Amino acid sequence: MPDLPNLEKWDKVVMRLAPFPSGPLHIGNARMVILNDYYVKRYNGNLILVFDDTIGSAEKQVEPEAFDLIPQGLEYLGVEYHEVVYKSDRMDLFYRYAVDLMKKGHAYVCDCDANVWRKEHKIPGKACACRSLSVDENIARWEKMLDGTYPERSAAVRLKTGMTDPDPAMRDHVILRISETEHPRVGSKYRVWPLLEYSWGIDDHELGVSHIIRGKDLVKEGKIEKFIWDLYGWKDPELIYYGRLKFQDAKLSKSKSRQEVLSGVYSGWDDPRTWSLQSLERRGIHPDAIRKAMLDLGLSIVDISISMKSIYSENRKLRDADAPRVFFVQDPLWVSLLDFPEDIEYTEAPVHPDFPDRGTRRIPLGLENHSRILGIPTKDYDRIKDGALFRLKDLANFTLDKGKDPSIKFHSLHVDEVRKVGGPIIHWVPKANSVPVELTAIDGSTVNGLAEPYITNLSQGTFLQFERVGFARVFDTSDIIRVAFAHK
RNA sequence: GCCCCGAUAGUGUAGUCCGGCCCAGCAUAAGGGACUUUCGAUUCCUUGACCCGGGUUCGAAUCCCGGUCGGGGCACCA
Repeated sequence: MPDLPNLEKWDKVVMRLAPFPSGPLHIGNARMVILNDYYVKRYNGNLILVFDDTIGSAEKQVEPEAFDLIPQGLEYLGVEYHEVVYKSDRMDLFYRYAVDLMKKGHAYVCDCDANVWRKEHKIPGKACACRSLSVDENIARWEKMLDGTYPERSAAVRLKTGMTDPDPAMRDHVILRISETEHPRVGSKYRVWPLLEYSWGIDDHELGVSHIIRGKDLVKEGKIEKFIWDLYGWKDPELIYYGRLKFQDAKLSKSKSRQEVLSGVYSGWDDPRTWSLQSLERRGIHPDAIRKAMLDLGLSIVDISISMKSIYSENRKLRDADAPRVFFVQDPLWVSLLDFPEDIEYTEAPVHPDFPDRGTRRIPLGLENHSRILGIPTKDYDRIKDGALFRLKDLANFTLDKGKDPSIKFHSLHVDEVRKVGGPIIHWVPKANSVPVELTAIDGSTVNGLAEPYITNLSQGTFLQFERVGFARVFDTSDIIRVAFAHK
């Protein structure tokens, strides 16, 4: 990663995380979070968590749970912040500066209709009458905004960024407006709320922020902030933008997630479909896998589209060595074991093939009505030809009989026999003693299956590998064992 | 319509500021081999890129101009 610009200008690197609390942080927010945390740690700086909980809009609403869900996600990612600030606690500050700006003639209260203003003033670049109001008239109007004389949308404070700016986006932007929506933290204490670019123009200075790393969707906001800093002659923080990050294999929608969680369609904020940090934690994604993948993207301002595979690949590197192996059969097809030596009542399979010292898992063959019945994956049953030789991994070699009562006939013990003919080696579970397991897939669906008895030795939180199926994490053992699929 | 930004293999990224060490490095993906009682890990090999056109220069991925394509902004959202 490159150095941060103009370090010599600042005594200390101070950065901030500014999530809008509408839900938990998800994988799409991870970049912003990790980039900021990375640089703060690199320069031994300060990181401020600022809940950007201004009133929002009908589409963007503050979700009270987010005040807990966000720190939870940060803790998981190993992000260290040194201070927590709520925008909604700083309204007096924003009001004070608003009045100051009006007194200095830099802002005015505009009572034009928003649509009219856009068509007749912004687009042609012509000032409205409100722009030339006296200071006293502006203050009088401001009081009317505060005391409720003006209904919602009938007046707003505009900053005089200039009506002739070639960029229409920069023409006298609104910086404060009226909203009577009740706020989850401060209720109806305030009816005038600042907009992002204004509140940050003030706060990045007030909080002593030295470097701002944010998505490039905020460059216009950055320009307005800079306008404010220049107005006051403040030292301007360094603005760094990165491009939009899309995941080819994950559809991210906070508003949809919120809706589905609240209505109960999703199992909760940790449902895999939310792609929340919580959901990734539940699946056993190591935070450093996310961190590594995000840092690998660098700071480019170009929009990029990556695959979750890069995170999964990092996760495998981080966790494969610790993941015990377990047999799990999702859709067992039961077969009788024929001609198998009766004195062999169980088999031993390595807990981890690369680390023999970790011992073995004992898989009893068990008896069901005096016979031995084993479950194999239906997919493998379909694939293996009638009469073909194959191997049950860590047990023995068999030939398959696809009669009306399917059975497998013992052939030989040693793996070489099946190797010679290139027969498949598949996993299996005994009918007796196996344990029901509910597996949550990435698409949120749950599938039921059976795992070998060894799984009961694994505590909640264990990251394991279902052989030939994929990696998963045990997230609940309270009733039935429940496991969340991580990746192949 | 107006404004801003960007363009290196399938996907990302390094290099671009201060032109030669880049016939372009790395990761991931894909394909193949070895190893392994997993479709995991490990290991070896292969595939594959400087948007286009001009210019400057002994020399350009790097500098300049034009074009093309892509993204974003123009909200009383964040």
